[in-house]
Amino acid sequence: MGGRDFPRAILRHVSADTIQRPVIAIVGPTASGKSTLGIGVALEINGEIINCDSVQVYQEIQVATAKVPLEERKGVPHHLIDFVPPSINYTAVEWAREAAKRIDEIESRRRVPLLVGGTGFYLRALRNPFFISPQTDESLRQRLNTMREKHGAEYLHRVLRRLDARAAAQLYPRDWPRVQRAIEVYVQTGRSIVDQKGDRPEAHESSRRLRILALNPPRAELYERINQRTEAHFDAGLVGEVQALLSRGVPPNSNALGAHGYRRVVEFLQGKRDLPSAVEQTKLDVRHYAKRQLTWFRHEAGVEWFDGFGEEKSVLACVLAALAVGPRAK
RNA sequence: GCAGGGGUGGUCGAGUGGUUAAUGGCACCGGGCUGUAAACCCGGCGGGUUCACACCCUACGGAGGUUCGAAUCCUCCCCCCUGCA
Repeated sequence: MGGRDFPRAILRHVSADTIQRPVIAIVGPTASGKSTLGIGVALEINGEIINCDSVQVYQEIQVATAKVPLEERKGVPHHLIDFVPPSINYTAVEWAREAAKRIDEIESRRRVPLLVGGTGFYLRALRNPFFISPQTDESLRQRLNTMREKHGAEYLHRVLRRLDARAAAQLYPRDWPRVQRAIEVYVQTGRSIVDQKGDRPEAHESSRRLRILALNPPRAELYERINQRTEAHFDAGLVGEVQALLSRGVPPNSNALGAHGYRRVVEFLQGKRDLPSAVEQTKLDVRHYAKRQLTWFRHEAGVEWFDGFGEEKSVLACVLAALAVGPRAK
């Protein structure tokens, strides 16, 4: 139950380096207090934080992102946060590349890198790099998006079946992001994605020294917190912020405006739903997301779990104790 | 008080005598995830026993009744909504 499924603390394959020069990752569901815990840990161990959240990378969007304001960072440097224009669609691979660089820089200053954020996919891109593939072809992607909007997801799957039947066979027809990706890979490289997936490049050296610490707060309390935080975002002027972003020309279908909170407000402003339903749907979106994050990290290898919220003093204490002793993960 | 409509599983809502533990949506739970990942998709979902085929129990406001058989028909009772008073 709840992810603490490592009864035996089997210490194996743990190098001395992992204990002496760890790269720490603090993960967990949204609203579990990762940022606070991250700052707390950083202060204790001379750390710097690298954001590992796919939405906090964007500039300009603010109220619903849960970015820690500068004045609350207690002097701990934060990297890879607030640095991508909201109309750009940033990717996991780009993040992983940048993160690796920052890790090196931070360590060269004799400080400890602390990856903080809930995007498991980003972390995986760092630990198990994806096969090398060309940069996204935005015009191709745009064309595929248009096709899907016109004819539906299944239509794209049929297109893929003609191009690359093996890839199509492995994907659900409605799973359009992966179907699109498979088409893009085939068109851009002339080879099936299934033949390339195994070609994973060597991971950055530091990922062997990774300590992944995950927060596991009580589910009901987490959900309650999410609901309240969502209300707070709306009270803090979320709608106005979205209006401003749209009028500034940020595309309504950009990644940034697809983030929780933003997406539903865009729909509201487009007249597709009323305000109360935007609020309720956002709460739901975020709760579902939190649950998926839990699922993700539960199945990620080598995760060390901590029950409770990151703001709790006792949790910080447990984390610091664990860092002093060494990994207890399998 | 009279007339009409209605009370279904956590919720909304189908079903109007028989493969009905009861279509479907939502919630909730679980899972997947190789350059969009705060995206996208898949599965489970009354309870109990079983590895499993299977079996048992409890369910459609309440109590009776009709019937081989009822959520569905009849009677009485309770509650809700609308119209008239």
